[in-house]
Amino acid sequence: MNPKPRITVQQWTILKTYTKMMRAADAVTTQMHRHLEDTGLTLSQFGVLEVLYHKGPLCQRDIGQKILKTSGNMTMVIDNLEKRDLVVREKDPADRRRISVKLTEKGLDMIQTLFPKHAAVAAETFSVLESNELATLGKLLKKIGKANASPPETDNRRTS
Amino acid sequence: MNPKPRITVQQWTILKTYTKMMRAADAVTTQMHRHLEDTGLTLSQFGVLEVLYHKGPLCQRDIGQKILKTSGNMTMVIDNLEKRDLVVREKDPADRRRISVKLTEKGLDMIQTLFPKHAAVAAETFSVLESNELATLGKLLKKIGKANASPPETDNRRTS
DNA sequence: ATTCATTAGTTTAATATTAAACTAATTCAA
DNA sequence: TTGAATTAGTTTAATATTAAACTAATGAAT
Repeated sequence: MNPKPRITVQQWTILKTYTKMMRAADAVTTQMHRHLEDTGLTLSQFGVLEVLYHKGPLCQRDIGQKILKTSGNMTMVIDNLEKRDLVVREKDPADRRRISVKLTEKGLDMIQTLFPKHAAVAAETFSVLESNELATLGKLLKKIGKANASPPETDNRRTS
Repeated sequence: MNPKPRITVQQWTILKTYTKMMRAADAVTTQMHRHLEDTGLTLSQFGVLEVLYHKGPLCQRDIGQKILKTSGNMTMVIDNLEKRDLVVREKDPADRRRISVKLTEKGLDMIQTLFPKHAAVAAETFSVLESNELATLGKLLKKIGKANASPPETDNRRTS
């Protein structure tokens, strides 16, 4: 069955594009996760290790913003990483609301081993694209992502 | 901090593109889900209604393939839709392993109301792109998605 | 016909995810 | 200072999600 009444051809095209985006994201995510299977890390857990590796110690809020997860979720993901001794939490003495999370030696070892593999898998995943196509895709994804990014600080002031 | 040793510039570019894809998918998904909030439907639930609306009755396996979810998950999502009388399950007499799922009148009403809204929201979400950009994005997403699609039938034969 | 593999769906157990309510620390304004 | 608002993180409750084990029906090869 094809275009239904009530929506325009343009809207229909956009819905198809949306579907393509979801399928591409799903397929790519599956590929990228595959090499993590024998490590017992979830993608979220890997994402935390990766961001700490590249950015150094961060508080949970900042990590959550990077890997696109809620604060409640961060508590659990970091709990699980801490159980495996891959990260440690340290109270930030300058602001005691904050908890700085950093890689342990074990965590650093692990991400150092895993990251080059991850990069290689990513390269394979995108290898179907020519380098100019890759650049174009990146540009368009950034444009659409930026246009729809949730505002960094929601305005929580009361209206009354 | 920027490119780490051990990976190539090309790999780094690809990892950045991967990140852009995840951020775009996340931002777009959030936008697209917003108009569903007051319906109490999850995106998965909406996806089921949408595919049944466009394709007619389908068995759970086929629905799961469309909305990219596992069979176990389909059981729960369709359970929840059935509780709200939006779909019904009917045993397929021709193949009694299969369960055909179809929209109830209530479900049809709902998706007919929601779908044009959904299409309008999608159009807004992508409105930052010119129509040629949209076409290019669609083409590239399809290419990368197709190259990494999980094979329709995994070979499950024993190796012994 | 019998057996073996496959397929559709369910169940189970573990984890992830979110929204919302909550605690504690900080900031800011008067 | 005091107190209101904000911020970081946790907890709770509900649901989603997955992988894996399972049940039942079908198909296919002898």
